[in-house]
Amino acid sequence: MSEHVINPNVSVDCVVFGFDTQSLKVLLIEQKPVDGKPGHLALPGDLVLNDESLDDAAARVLRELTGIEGIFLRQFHAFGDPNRVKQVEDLDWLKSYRDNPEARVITIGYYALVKMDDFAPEASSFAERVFWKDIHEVPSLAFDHNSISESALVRLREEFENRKVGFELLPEKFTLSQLQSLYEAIEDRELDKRNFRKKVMKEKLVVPLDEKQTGVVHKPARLYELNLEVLSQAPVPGSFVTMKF
Amino acid sequence: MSEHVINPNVSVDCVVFGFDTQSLKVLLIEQKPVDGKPGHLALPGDLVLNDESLDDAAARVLRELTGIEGIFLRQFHAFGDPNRVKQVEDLDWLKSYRDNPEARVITIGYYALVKMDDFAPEASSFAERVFWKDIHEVPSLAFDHNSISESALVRLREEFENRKVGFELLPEKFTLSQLQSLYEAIEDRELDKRNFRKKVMKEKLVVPLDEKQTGVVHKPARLYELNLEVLSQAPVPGSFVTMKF
DNA sequence: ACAAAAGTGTTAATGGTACACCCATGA
DNA sequence: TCATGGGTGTACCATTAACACTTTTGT
Repeated sequence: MSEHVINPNVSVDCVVFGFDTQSLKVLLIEQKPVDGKPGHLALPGDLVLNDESLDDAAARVLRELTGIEGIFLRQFHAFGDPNRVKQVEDLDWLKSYRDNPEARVITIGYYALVKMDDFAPEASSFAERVFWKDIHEVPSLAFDHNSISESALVRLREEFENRKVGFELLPEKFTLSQLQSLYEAIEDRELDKRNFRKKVMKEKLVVPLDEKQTGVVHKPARLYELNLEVLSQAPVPGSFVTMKF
Repeated sequence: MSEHVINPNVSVDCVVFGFDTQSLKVLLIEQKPVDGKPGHLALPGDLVLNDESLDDAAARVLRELTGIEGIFLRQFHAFGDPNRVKQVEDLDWLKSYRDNPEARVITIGYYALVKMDDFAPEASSFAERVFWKDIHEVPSLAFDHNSISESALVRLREEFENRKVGFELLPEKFTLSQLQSLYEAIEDRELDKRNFRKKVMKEKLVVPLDEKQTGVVHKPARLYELNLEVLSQAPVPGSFVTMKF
């Protein structure tokens, strides 16, 4: 029955989104040069080892290539086109870095959200360079990594709407404007300030603190912290699921 | 770098939900007996061949085991625990049917929704028997297939709420009560008849026909058909996303 | 005094929920 | 005539969306 099965390899690719209080960026690597030719840009990703789970593989690969660790990676889709690693532009790199450069590779996509300030990615392993790129300016990437990152963004937005992800991006104490910027960056639309605040308050999503911004050149904003009780609840119809602001 | 990679195999598993105008059922197989011992119950699934996409593999495997074809299978999650096929109860079967029974297998889960009446599943290949089982009464299954099917059901409900799936289940012409039963079966809750009808009409989700049921022992219901234009639109905030009936 | 962002309420329209009775048919 | 599911409307409440001016601080 399985005479055609020649053990496809499995990899993981990580789409790490970073938030810098204004916009969303995605973490890319530049592959090490091969035979003097500069490497391509790509998502951090590599093969899964035999004794590790997919989740563990994603965490390890991200750490090995970029130094980033301790973040929550969420699996979102498997990409298995038989030709996804068969493009000629990618062959040189595969020949240098893979035992079976011709082998089919099925990849499992993971995405994550982080505060950019909390991480100073450092390239290692086969990454020559690691850098953040605005999601509106993602260049051409190796393999099928452009479709993987687009697909991750779609999924991120869906899960953000259901409050399954996103609040990692806030500092411990934040202003309501910062919270609004988070929504606006991820959902890529503008929201009404008054309606936004009203809804956040009614939801009891945040707790006001007796503390204000300092050192700003305008009226200092009150600081808030997340109300973890409300956040940990599954989204309820009529609460954040329908939150349109 | 990859000395620990020994080519994990990749499979697909299909969670096919069937709707019989009342309840949701899931399609299971009984594996062929091995050494006279009866096979286990399982989801239809098998290894991916080297030259086929994951989607193609899911369609092929389902056809080979159950005869069902031409349905829309939707990928929902990859399951990659290194020990997911290492339970002793599953070993005999693996030894008989796999070239590398000890090999790690990563599986990609697919789910589908069908009208049960449209299909008469027939067991073949290593399936001894194929049958439908109510989702509230799923027995103990081989490997990690119980968690795969639970996970599929969660995902089915999410995607149904976003109108991404589900309308395949209706006959071409249907009554509003049938539509309501579909919602009630998938969402596993009761809906108010008047509110349901009001909302369906406002959404223009269905088009009334000049035709009625015949041969029923009560007032015959008007028949409707789907309004494909509305359905093909992405769900819009304020339309079906918030549809709670 | 100016620039810059913070903060604050009302109104109108829409949508959600709860609820009970008559109708048409076949047996 | 009975049993069965089909079919209909209203009232109350919650949510959404649109919209503009005053406040506080640092320079």
